[in-house]
Amino acid sequence: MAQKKQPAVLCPQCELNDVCRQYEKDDALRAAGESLGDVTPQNNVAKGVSVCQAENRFEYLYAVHEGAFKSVVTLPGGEERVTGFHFAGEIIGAEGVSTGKYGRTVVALQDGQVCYFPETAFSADENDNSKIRQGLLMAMSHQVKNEQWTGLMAAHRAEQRVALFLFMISKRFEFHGFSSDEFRLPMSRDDIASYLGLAVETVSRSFQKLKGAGMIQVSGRNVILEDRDALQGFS
Amino acid sequence: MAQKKQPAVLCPQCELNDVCRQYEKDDALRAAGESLGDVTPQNNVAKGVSVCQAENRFEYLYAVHEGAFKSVVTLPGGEERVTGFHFAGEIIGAEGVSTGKYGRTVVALQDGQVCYFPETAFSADENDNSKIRQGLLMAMSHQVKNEQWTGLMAAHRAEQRVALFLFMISKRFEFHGFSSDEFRLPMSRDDIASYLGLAVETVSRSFQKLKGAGMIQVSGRNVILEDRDALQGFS
DNA sequence: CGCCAGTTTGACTAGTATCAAGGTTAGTGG
DNA sequence: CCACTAACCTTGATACTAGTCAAACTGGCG
Repeated sequence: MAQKKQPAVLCPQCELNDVCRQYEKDDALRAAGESLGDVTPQNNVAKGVSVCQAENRFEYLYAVHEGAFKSVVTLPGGEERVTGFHFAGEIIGAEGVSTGKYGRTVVALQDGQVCYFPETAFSADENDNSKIRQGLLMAMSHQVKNEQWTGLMAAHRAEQRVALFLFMISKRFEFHGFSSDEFRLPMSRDDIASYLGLAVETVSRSFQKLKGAGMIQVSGRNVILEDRDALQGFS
Repeated sequence: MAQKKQPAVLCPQCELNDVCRQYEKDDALRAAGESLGDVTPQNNVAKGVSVCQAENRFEYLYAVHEGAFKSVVTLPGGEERVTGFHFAGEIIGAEGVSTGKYGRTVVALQDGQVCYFPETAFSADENDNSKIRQGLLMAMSHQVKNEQWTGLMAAHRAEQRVALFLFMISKRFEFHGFSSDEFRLPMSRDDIASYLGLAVETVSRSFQKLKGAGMIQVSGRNVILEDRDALQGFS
């Protein structure tokens, strides 16, 4: 797997860090052989492998420690569509908290690591998990905000959607402390097309147009944003 | 205001009911003159009035007790777009929990009532609010699920978007115990068009086509779903 | 070096926005 | 209660955007 990875979130930056006993463990508690109980070991996930499957019983909420993931739903007609991406520091499976089952299948776009929180850690009859819930609330609120972008896609033209997409990616990378104006996209043009509700060809053409307009540089999956604010203003 | 209202959620059905002291108050505590402390009075909101404004400091999270609301964002270009709808039993302002400010302006589509939860009720340094957080987690997880529909809109044709929209509305009404196959839409065609990213004319034509196909009956804002599953399968 | 998945480019067609006008409904005031 | 007005909704004709089909190209990997 020679593909370059997305960088990992440092645990201190993770919204869930004070919930995550992995973090404590690494620091001080490792020697004590403390029972990890119900929280957050880290797990490797190889490229193409799924973290959770739509319709399966909700057992764990996940947080991305390293790598990038896509959520996929299968429409009634059998067609698959990408509904979102999850980067380091973000959560996976949020919809399961209320429904009791996963609503989307989440697949690794590259080798990565996830931390996980068993459903029992925030079930109704627990008392001593105030901190966990606080962290989850924050992360979930963030997801609500991220998904808000997605909803706006329908209202834009192809070129604008791609611009908005790049802007969103950039903002999220920036939030988690990664480079915001020069990065390698972890997903294929097909994934982007599916996510934006466009044909692959249209995505490709849009990239070229933005390039021609001097807003970005593109070479395959490598992207440099020449003028991020122009991208936004354009949308 | 002669317009017929959307029905109200009964408090026992509300996801936030065990968080809501209003409910207790109505039941047993009213006589005791119990301090309501930091939670959930109900407030009337007249048609066209906003509950919260984008960019303002996040002070309260709201729950819809009665009525229907729309969220609106103003794009960089100055254009306004509808990003979502909120019905009885659903929450308003979720994105503020993490960002500290509202991300959208939320406006009443008709006279209604909201319950509200001050920011302090679930801030990090409180201990005794486990139940509140539990209720909020549930409600927020629901919102994540609802917004997932929105993201799928971009991937569909006009007619399919409208079908999916009606299906989504129906599902949400059903979840909160209202009639799921016959209802009056609280929002205008303009709102629907903005939300779906279509021209008003296209929305109108789509309604007529679905009608012609025998999937629905429409008369202005009154809708009867003849075959809800067909609507979904169609999408 | 050559294969293969992923990406780009081109030509043509289908679907949707736009422009324009007519019709309907809800809310207002007499 | 009815007439009036403004907002809302529907319908029609045309222009343009994006989807589809087809094919060539590129880069990573055996």
